[in-house]
Amino acid sequence: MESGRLFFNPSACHSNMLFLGNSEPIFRGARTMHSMEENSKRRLFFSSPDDMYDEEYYDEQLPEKKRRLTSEQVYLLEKSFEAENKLEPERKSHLAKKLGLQPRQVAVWFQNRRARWKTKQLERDYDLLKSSLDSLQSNYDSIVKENAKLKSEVASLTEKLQAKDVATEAITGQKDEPLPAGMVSTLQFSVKVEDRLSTGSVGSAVVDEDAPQLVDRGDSYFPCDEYPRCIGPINGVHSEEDDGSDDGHSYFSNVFTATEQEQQQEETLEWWVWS
DNA sequence: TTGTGTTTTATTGCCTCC
DNA sequence: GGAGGCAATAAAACACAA
Repeated sequence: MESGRLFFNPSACHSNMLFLGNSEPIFRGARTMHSMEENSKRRLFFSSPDDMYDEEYYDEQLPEKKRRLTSEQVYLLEKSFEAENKLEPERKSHLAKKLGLQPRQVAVWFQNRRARWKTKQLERDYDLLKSSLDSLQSNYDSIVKENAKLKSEVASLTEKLQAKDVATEAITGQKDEPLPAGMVSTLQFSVKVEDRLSTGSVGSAVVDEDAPQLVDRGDSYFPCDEYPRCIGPINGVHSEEDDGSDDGHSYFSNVFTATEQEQQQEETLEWWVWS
């Protein structure tokens, strides 16, 4: 690992001025003021903090190079960043002293570290949203399949019903008498189910804007306050297995229950028609 | 060794806040 | 108006395959 060479211009050391690259003073206030007149100066480097005070080193005027921080410096900066990713002036000077760096270098390191953190966070958010999307897509696909299945069930039941009407008419020579109240409601319910499924608005969180959107409040970079419609992560996605509906039933438990009821009613109807 | 892609350090310019 | 933050960018350092 590199030893920490510092980019001090020795002539500026006394005035606490640091020069970099094109030899502009590193701290902000003086940068503009000095940038023009300092442009001709060359940047200097040090193999160790002690070199800063080695006059011969200054005279050598080594070629321009950028030096990396030592692993120890980086380690301490990382630890400090973990504790708090913003840098108040006191902490900046303290860290700078401790690490043998200029406060400006510490500030720049934090700045760049925040930028790296943000990039990573955006990547994580992207992955999260992508898996959420995949999950919702697969939920949607299964809903579409279920819809098709239920539609065909309804069609076959309707067909049976029509056949029975014809048979009844043939035997009794009469048109159908009105169905008993219970049976009417069952058929109406069945139609409702078909409507709901065929319109695609099955109360799904996928398509229903009024449905509560689950949003993870973790330390995601994604600004959910600004984007209230943003979709939560995969673990927040409603699936048929963990949709929070009572006693572990599917989101569509009422539909399936209705289908069972329908079957019972069908048996009753059969009995009613043939008895 | 060299070409190339990535990472790190630092600068610049603009914006916001006090 | 100065200080500090951020985005965009430059450029040196580094990693690594050919």
